[in-house]
Amino acid sequence: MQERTRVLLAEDHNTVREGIKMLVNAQPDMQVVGEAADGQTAIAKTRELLPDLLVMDISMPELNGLKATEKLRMEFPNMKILTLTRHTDDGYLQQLIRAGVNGYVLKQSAPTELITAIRTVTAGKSYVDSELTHKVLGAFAGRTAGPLRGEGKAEVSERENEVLRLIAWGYSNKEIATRLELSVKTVEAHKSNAMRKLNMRSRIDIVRFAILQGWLEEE
Amino acid sequence: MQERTRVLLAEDHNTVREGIKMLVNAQPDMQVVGEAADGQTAIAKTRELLPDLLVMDISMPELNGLKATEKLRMEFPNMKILTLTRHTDDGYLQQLIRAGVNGYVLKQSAPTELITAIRTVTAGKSYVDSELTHKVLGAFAGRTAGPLRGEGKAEVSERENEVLRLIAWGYSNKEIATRLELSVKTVEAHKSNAMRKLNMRSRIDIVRFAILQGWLEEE
DNA sequence: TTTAACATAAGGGTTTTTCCCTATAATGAA
DNA sequence: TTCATTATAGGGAAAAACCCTTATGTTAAA
Repeated sequence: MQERTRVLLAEDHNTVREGIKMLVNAQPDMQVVGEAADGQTAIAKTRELLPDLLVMDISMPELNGLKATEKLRMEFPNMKILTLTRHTDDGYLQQLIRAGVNGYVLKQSAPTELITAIRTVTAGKSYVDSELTHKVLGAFAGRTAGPLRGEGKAEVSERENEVLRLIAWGYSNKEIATRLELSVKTVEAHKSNAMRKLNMRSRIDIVRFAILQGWLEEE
Repeated sequence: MQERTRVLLAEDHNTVREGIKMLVNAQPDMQVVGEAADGQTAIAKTRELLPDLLVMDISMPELNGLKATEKLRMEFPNMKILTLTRHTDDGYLQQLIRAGVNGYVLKQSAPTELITAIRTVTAGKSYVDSELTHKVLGAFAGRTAGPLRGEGKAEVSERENEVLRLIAWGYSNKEIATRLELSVKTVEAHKSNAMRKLNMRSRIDIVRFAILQGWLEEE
């Protein structure tokens, strides 16, 4: 008889968490062994419980899912990480894949989607929500020399990050230039370089990215 | 012997909440009788515990402090509400005062500030963090025919709200115009009217306002 | 050491935004 | 009915942002 897959559930929304827990525990081959309501707790519980798989919401207080993933991936290379999100943006997906998640499930998908994802990922494969597979395939088929997909080199520099953050906060290029003591032209350059790297097209993408990063919470 | 002031503490940050709890419980004339980590729970606990005073963080998951205040003010006109925040913006303050809070304390202030605030508010007076009193006085002394301070009539219309929200999300005027099927000129008009009403000067103000409104969380 | 990436900066040209007015039709309150 | 507000939209000028290209000194990697 096989062992049940031990699942740690990190999700800040209590009702959602309860729902997933019941769903998972209703399966014969998996069980929720721990819960966390924020990224920091997720890390602590992972160290304590060493689960087989972590189901994690991307947007959580304390430490968002992306950052938590980055930390955990280093420390626990064998643990599977499945991210839950509401965003269908491919920029997110790319970031998460780079950070080393094993799967990506949309909150708005059917509950069976998550269960399937857990089984797939446990079996050692990657899983992308069926709603998004076409995007992944599109990206694969499309640009053969696109900006991303190089070797994972599409990291934004610190300066670029700083500029993006300020843009998300609504500062104008001029204000950013003053604040960082740069010329407006330089700010523009950082901005467009960062946007190119992250495959962003407009300010909305920057705002969404910022939210994902947890930048727009408190100062 | 007087009764202790019964305090309900709503703050999503666990460490902060613990700190405040210890501080309050260390006072002879007050005690924490309940805690909540989000706005929804704050409302539920208020109904359950009927505290004398609610100390509430403005930015909380589920239901932000401003909205929670609006709900609670209707239901419990006698309960005192003290808001905790990190923002020194006077736009926030105005909104909260309109929503009916009794006091406004900055997180970055000394712990004694909060204790003083609790005592002041319990005594039936209003309290504004000493860091901000000059702003309040300034507003009082200044513009005698300013846009706000009318009779509380500075409400933004729904259309204006819609436009503000989209701006905070990073949409350009043009994109908003397309999306709402308006001319760019109309969008501009709504935007500037709303900004005038809310006393905003730049896009940063819009973003901060949006965060306060809880607009920029998920989708 | 050559190469690559980064931070910095600027020029030129196009598009967008912003600011300040004006204007009209609809609605609702005084 | 008059007055205020709202939603709508245009004109025109100035400012800001955007796009594309080029360039230099620095640092880190091959």
